Amino acid sequence: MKNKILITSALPYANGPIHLGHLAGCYLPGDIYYRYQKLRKRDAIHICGTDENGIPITIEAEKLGKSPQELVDNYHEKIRKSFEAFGIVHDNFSRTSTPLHHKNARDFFTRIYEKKYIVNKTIKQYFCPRCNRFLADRYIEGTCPYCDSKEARGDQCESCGRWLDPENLVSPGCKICGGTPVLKETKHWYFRLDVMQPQLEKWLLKKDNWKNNVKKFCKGWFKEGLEPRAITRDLTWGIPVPLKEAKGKVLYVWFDAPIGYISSTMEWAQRIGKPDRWKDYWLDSETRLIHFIGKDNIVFHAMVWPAMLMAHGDFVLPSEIPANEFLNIKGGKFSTSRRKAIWLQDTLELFDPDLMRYALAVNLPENKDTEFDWNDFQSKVNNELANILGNFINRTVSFIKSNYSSRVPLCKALSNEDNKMLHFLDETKKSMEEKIEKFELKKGIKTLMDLAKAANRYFDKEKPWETKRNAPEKCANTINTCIQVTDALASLMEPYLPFTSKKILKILNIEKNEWNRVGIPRIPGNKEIGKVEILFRKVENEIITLQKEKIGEEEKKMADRISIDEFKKVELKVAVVESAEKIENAQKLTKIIVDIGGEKRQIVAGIAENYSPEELVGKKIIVIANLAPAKIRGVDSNGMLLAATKDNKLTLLTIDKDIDSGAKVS
RNA sequence: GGCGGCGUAGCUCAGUUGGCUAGAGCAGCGGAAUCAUAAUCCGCGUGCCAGGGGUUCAAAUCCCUUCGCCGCCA
Repeated sequence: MKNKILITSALPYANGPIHLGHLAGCYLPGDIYYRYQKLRKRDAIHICGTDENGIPITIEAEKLGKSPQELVDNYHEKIRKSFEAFGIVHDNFSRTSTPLHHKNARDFFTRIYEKKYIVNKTIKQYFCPRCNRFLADRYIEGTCPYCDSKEARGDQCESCGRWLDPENLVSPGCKICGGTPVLKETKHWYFRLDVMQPQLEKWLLKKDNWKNNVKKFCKGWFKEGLEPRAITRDLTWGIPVPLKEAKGKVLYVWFDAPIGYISSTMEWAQRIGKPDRWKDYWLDSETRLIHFIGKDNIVFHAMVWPAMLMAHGDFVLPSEIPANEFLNIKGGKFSTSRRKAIWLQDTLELFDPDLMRYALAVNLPENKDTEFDWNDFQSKVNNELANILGNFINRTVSFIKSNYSSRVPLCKALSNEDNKMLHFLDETKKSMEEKIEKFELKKGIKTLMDLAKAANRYFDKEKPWETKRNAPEKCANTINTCIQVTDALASLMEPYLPFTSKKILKILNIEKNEWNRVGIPRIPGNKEIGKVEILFRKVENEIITLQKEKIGEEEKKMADRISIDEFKKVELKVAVVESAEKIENAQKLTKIIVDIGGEKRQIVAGIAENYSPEELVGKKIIVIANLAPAKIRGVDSNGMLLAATKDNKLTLLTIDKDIDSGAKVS
């Protein structure tokens, strides 16, 4: 076993808060693994930070009317805090907007550029003149050339599922502003993945202990043959490409993000006052570099990133990539951008972190996607944590309190049954070690629960409430054994349930044990225990019902909300009414001719019951100038006027101070 | 469209170098017990292992195919 372990968790993207899917995917597994390694006294560090570059950040910021910097500052802080409250321990939690990281990313690029692993190419790409930016394929929308659906994206048609090239779209439009994009030449820099393929393949071949999902995925890529991959973007937000001829270009977010692992480690070293300490990990080929990620990141961590590291040459390569599948929400996927999620910060307001840590840990998507369901959460907390684990500990300490004046009874000689119990405890510890080392974390927590179940069985079988009366020595042995098991449970659960672990130690009135001594009874007879405390309160039905209702509400709000750009599509102008007449045979309709800054328009409006033609002439009103023309009762209408209505009242929108007709309203 | 994955008990999930009557937890039913958070303990499962076909003495597990869901892709 190599000594040094560098653990990373995928850098969370700073365009939204953390949700349960993120936690189950990598942050909780990373934390469990790290806590375990620390308990084993291994030289391990856990490194993370927010990923703050890239196009989606700029778009999300625009939507909210904020600058990208404000957006990432906000989410960086939120994410950091909620991780802390959830008990995710990082040695360093950095961000990819630090000067140190910018420098590292530039240096990394320069190094592999000089080693000729980067080439440039000029391509044609859609550019939106109105937004003044190049559009990624998925931000282009148009009519599908195959099925005529109007909602095809530049990369794929949502309707028929065909993959498209943006150039093939009929009447392409910018998804952000609705403008018409034009094809424009642009130059980009490409990382020669094709050159790296042979050594990458050779390296991956040796990783036969890796998870299947990772290996199979890479195999597929190799089969198709790797191609140079663009690592620059036309964007102002991000890390500028360190080349004179690359003005206005930044590094692709996926290029700089993993370098963030290195930057964050450097930052940690500086923070602890040993600025060279990061080298002990990154520059030592004996270090085990372990990346906890979700399956969406496999291609970058198992192929692009190792290839980058190989090209660079100085750093250690990943030794393990325990990639989880996805945790889905009942009835669909989590989505940060669409705000369909169960947010960590919300659950922290309602529940002790360990409740969620447990519910997620026993249902980690290690082999396949799994589902989170609030009813399931409730039953896991109530039936498993509270009834099995919590109750065993409670019945043990309560027994000591009421029968032995809160002093642990002396154990004289262990019976066969007692020894069996302690032996099972030993087995549990070994088994947990094996499972965690193999990244089978779900099995690890289940093994722990098996110990609690065995302990309950033992308690029932030994009947201390009876032996107390007719065989007091036996009773003392039983309870003494139970308290040793309780103590061991506290230590063994620490990677999974750190908060509860602490609570139990407090009840036992004892310091944390050394992992390698766990299993050896250490609570002395006659020791006074602390105040008895309920470890897990039951989760009530009401609160679960509320949580279930909450899912989807936020999503709906987001869907109904429009962006400023959508509003900008509506062209509102001031118009003056030049003439008006009632339309015959139509009770409500009036035909008016308006002047919009010199342009005459005929508009049909349903205002005849509220305004007479005479009243209307000369009024300055607000009209929608870019509404598609329509025929109403056979009369052409080219625009629409604005009026407020409630019940049967109707009043026209007009202007507060005089302004020329044709003036824009916004 | 190409590549890959998944589909096991009412629910959440284990289970593939092919091999004992296919498992666990929860829910459900019956019982025991009363130290304990009405907690615990014992007993109870005829599931077309998505459908179909094939290889094999033997398939949830390997191969082919259909359907459904998901991920990745200049």
